[in-house]
Amino acid sequence: MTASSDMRDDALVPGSPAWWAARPGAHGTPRRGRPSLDPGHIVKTALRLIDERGVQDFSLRTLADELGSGTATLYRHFANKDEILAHVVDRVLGEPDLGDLDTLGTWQETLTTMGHRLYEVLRRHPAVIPSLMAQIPVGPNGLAQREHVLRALLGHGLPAGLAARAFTAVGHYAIGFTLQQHGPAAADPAAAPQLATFYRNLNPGSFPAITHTADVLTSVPLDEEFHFGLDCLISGIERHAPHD
Amino acid sequence: MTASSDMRDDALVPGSPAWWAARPGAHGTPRRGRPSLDPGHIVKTALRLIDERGVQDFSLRTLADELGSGTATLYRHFANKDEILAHVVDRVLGEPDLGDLDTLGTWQETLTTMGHRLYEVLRRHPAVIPSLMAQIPVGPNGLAQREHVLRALLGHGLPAGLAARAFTAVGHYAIGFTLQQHGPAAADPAAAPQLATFYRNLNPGSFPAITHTADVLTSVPLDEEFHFGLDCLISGIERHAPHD
DNA sequence: ACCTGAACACCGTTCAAGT
DNA sequence: ACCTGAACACCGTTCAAGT
Repeated sequence: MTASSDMRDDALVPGSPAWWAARPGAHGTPRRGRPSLDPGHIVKTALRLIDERGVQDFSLRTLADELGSGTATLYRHFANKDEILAHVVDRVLGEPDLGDLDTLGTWQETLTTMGHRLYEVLRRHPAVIPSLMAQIPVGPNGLAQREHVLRALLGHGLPAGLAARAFTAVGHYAIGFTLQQHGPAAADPAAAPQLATFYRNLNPGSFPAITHTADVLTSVPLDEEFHFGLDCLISGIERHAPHD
Repeated sequence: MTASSDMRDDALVPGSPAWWAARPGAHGTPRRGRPSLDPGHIVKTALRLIDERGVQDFSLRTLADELGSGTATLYRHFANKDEILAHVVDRVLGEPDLGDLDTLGTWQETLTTMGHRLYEVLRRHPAVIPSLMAQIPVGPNGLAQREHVLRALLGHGLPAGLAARAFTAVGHYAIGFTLQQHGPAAADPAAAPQLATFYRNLNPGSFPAITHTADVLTSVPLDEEFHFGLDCLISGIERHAPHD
């Protein structure tokens, strides 16, 4: 069965319409000899280049060069650059295995685990985050992730509306946190920890509150900071859940 | 006094180093006759073009055309395109007046009001959100906003660490929410409300949890949805605050 | 001294010409 | 039939030449 049978006929997919067509391994016999140009290999190479040089410096020209082909060849596998980026995003989202989420004891643990795994993956691929935010991830792995988490939450008795909102909230939190801490300012890789320093170096007369809070902030390790905020968020959801 | 006196001498500003130099109105006598090219006018026009046509279609060429000049002229006022975008972001952040935040009764109200005003502003300028996320907003208005909110929170006795994290969390939430609901998929302006429809049209056999929760989601108005999530978040912060 | 037309080195995308 | 070199219409940025 093809993956497209998972959707009702002509449903318009936000983002690219032919999401599933160019999925890795969908092509026929790979050419023998030099590394073949199946979509999976293209996407894998694209991710590596983005990780190494950043999205800003990622062009179809450099991708084609790395693959030993011309740019026109890429268009035989993907509709355009955005579609390639969308597949890169989906490949990243597929890295953590979320199939074990429903073995956890509580929906709180489910959300905590989802948050941590998402955080780990985004830390590994910070340069991909802007593409992640350019559209809602509706590729196969993005959908599978959403399905696994929602299924676990519903299984623990969380109301459907709350489950959906909790998933979104945790996702936003992890993305927003990672973006500001390891985000595309990572073009200058030393810039990330300097933000607190920048705040602390402002004029205390003009910005007393900013400078004061900056002093406290720098002493907390990033992982702990992420942990704390996630706990906060889940506590808040808990207060809106039934029988508490 | 110039705005730059608010910072200690050579502090490296994340993003562009000469943030304050090109602030609106800083230039001398505007040329008489046709609309002058002071930085404020350039930024205002850039924001209008981005609002009208989206960031994707915003180029220095179109901006220069709209201003009746050449692209090279823009480089006499700003270092590069990113600096122009950073100023556009700061202009947007300056739209809500946050000076009255310390008149509110509780820190919870402070955060709620901040969230709502940020949400309103982002809804008015959804095309600017990607630029907002490209770097931490450290322009004059971004700093003033942070200072006002933190001052109000500290004034209500919130610990400094919690205040800083709460500010960040609410900011992330508003940005993340607005992005997904009114974000750059707004290239297709009908796409935003279709996300829930997309989820609902998936195969219920393959995605039972997604389709089930999608049914619930569509009935809730967006403003209410935003409200609920914000309440959730603030409740969570409340549980980590002292004497509760 | 100040401004900017015209060029430079790219970019995503297309298609006619090759095999 | 399949592939792709070379072109097209852009882009951000620079600078020599104008005033």
